[in-house]
Amino acid sequence: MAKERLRKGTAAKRVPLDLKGRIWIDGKEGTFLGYGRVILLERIQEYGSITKAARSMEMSYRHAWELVDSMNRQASRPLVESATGGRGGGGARLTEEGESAIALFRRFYEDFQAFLADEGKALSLS
Amino acid sequence: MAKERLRKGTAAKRVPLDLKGRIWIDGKEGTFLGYGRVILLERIQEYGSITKAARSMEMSYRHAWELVDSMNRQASRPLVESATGGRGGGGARLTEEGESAIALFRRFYEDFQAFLADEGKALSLS
DNA sequence: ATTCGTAATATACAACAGGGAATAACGAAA
DNA sequence: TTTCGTTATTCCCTGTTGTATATTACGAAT
Repeated sequence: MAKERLRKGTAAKRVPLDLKGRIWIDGKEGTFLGYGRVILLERIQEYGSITKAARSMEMSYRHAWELVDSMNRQASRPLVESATGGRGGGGARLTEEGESAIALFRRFYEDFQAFLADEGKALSLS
Repeated sequence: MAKERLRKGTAAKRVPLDLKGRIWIDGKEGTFLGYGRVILLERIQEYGSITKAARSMEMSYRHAWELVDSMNRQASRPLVESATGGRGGGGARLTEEGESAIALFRRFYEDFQAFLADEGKALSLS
C-alpha cells in the first residue's frame, strides 16, 4: 500500500454533493406518468389486481384507483383495463399502451439517473 | 402556400411529451438548495433584506426566514449574514459562500434544462 | 339464488405545509 | 431617549393530500 499523498496548507475539503431530483410527464390534467404511477402499473401487471397492487406498495386502494383513473383519462387509449364481478371478483390488466408507457418512462428515468451521476462528478463545493 | 401533404392510412399521431422535473441538493436536514431557495438568495443579494426579498417573490417573510435559516444551518459556513437594528432596521447580505451556492446550483439547473430538452427529442409516444 | 373477491364510490378523519397576523428584540441615527 | 424598519419568533387558521372505513355494484362459478 502506497502512502497517501497529503496536501499541505489549507485542505480544501471536497464536499460530495447529494444531488436529487424528481421527473414526471405531464398530461392534460397535470401529472400523467411519474415514478410511483409506473411502479403501480408494474404491480398491476404482476398481480392482475388494483387491490393487490396497492397493498403490495402499502398504498390505499382509493389512491391507487385514482392514479389509474387519472392515467386512463389522460392517455389516448387506457393503460389499464378492469373488470368487475366474475369468479375472482374481477381484476385489472395492462394494455399494450400501458406496457409502452412503462417502457417510455423507465428509459426517461434511467437517463435521468445517469444525468445525476454525471453531474455529481462535475459539480462540487469547496 | 403549398398544399399540406397528408399521409394516408392510419396516421401515427406524434404526441409531443411534456417532460417535467425538479432538482435540488440535499443536506443534513433534507433540502439544502433548490430553485426557490436560490431565487431567494439572489433577491437577498439584490435588495439587502429578507423582508424585501420575500415580498418581491410574494412569499411570506416567515417562510423566507425559515429557508434562509435552513440553508445557513446546513452550509459549512452561512450563506446569508443578517443584522438586526440600526438605521434601516437591519438587513441581510450574501456571503461569498452564498454567491458560490448560487453559481453551483445555477449550473446544475441549466444542465438539467438541457437534459430535459434532449430527452424531449429522444422520447415519444405513438 | 348464493357465494366470493374485486372494482367503484362516498364520507369522515389525520397529518402536514404554508400563510396571515401579531409581537418582541434590536441598534444606529436623530 | 425617541424613532424606525428589519430581524426573529409565536400562535392560529386553512387548504391539500392521503388514510381509514364503509357501502354498493358486479358477474362467473357453484
